[in-house]
Amino acid sequence: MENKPILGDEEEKTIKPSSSSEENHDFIAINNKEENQSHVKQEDDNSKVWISKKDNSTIIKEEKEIESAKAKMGEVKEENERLKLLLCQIVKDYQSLHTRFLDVLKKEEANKSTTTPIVGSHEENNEEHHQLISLSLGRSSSNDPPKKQEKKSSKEEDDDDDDGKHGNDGGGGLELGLECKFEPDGSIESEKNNNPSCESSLGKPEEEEKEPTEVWPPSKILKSVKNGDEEDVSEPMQLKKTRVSVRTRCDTPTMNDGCQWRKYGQKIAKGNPCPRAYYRCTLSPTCPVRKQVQRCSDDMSILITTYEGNHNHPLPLSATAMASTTSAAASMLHSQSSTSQPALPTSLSAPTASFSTSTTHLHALSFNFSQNPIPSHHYHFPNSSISTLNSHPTVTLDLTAPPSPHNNYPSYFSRFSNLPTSSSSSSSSSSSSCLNWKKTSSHLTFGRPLNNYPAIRQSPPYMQITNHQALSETLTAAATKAITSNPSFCSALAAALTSFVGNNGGSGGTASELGFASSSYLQGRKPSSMVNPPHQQQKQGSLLLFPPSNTASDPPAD
DNA sequence: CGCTTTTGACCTGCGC
DNA sequence: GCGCAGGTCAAAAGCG
Repeated sequence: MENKPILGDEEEKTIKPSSSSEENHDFIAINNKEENQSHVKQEDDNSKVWISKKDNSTIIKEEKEIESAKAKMGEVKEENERLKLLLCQIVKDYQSLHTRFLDVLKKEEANKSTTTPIVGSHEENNEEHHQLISLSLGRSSSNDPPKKQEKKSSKEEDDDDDDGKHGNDGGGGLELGLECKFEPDGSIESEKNNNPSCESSLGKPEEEEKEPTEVWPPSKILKSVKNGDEEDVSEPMQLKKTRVSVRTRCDTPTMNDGCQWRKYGQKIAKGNPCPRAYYRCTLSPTCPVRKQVQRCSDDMSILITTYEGNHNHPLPLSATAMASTTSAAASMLHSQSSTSQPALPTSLSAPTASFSTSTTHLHALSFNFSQNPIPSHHYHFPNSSISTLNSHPTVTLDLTAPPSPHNNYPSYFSRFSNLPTSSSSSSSSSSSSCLNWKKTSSHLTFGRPLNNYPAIRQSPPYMQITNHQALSETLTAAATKAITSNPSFCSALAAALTSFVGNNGGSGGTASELGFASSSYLQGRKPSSMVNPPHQQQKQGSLLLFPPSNTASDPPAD
């Protein structure tokens, strides 16, 4: 079904008549068989004699068969129509993306002429990065809707002094919005930032530059985050430190998500005999990102990693996927509170969410990126759930589930299926068990194929697939092999998916566009912890994504 | 020696 | 106000 060729008008026209004539001929042959088995291989003149001997019953049979054939032809025709429609939609979408891409290039050129790049190497590569999604992993943009009232407002006022000290961090430092934007669109979000190179390489580096003396953002920073500043902290969801919980099957104590973490605490959470470990990101001394790692009490093989905050520094390429995953997921919560407001026309930083309930259990996590004039793109993540009942709105990405038995779609993403979990925020068993990519004119869906339309598979960005409609079977096999052989690859793949999402459809997207050239972006202090110590690497599971150029060609299973 | 991990104490938020 | 639980701090220990 998926591999059915999409026929164009001309092809259809040329094929139909021939096929119909062939079928009629076949019917005669069939009748010949029924009439006289010994004359199957007779010449035409002989067959005329057979036809003349036909009785009424055979004629009726023949007519019925013709009718059935016509019906089949009609079905095929309908299928062709649908395929054509799908193709048209894809082409249409491609054209719109291409148009936007050209606009982005123009803007990029304009920005280059007006700004002085600092990180030259990266800026030089920008031309190749058609749509570089900058993960502004720091705070919300000034485009955020006006700040909303919050329960902690009184507390925030008490911390006004801290705002002065940590004003930068207070600017929504822990806001988890996916501030993906087209880098060349500096006018969108980087107007305040005169350093487009930094803007592109990391979320909001100016924040670091503003407060270079600040070391760890202790609780004060969190307070200041809650305080928020007049621009950024505008939503209670953000103020409450949006979290993204990723459930993966991992036998190792922690999964290697590419970042460097330092453990700063451990607690035995109630109801779970497994201790909960608290980690901080050590890639930057000011990075507010923290994560909690805990084993699922029901299934010790499931590792629940909860991310909180956004990186305010460049990320290694291997870490961008997970970072974008969490950001993208959190952006849903971000957008949840702003569903009543239209997406900002000039920015992708405020994707609109497809849910509005306080607690949402989803078969899939949906991301809807809207930007004029491009039709909105709706991203659909299976096995995700959202919970905002507790103080921390949490998006749970469940990457642990086995394939569903009733899944009729062979997919190399079957490992993304759902699984009943003990987590209150996790959805129960879901029919969503297959992760296919489907792209229509207005939707790019991560989930089961809808209807009977063939799912247009798209590759993760690091696979460097540049054609929306084509997916190399080789890569398919490689992905299948990777997933089946390496459970951790599920996480990586999910992360890459989100990177793909962050790339806004990923047309022509490559990992290099999604991530950062790790070494060239690492600035300032580089502690020895930049690289995982050997013992830690041994303990950690492999969640590293494949660098685009060097290792992307190597199947992860290898 | 520098960094990470461990771990008990402390802080904070929340519900009653 | 109190208790509980989650989260964080920081000194000590461990490790390369």
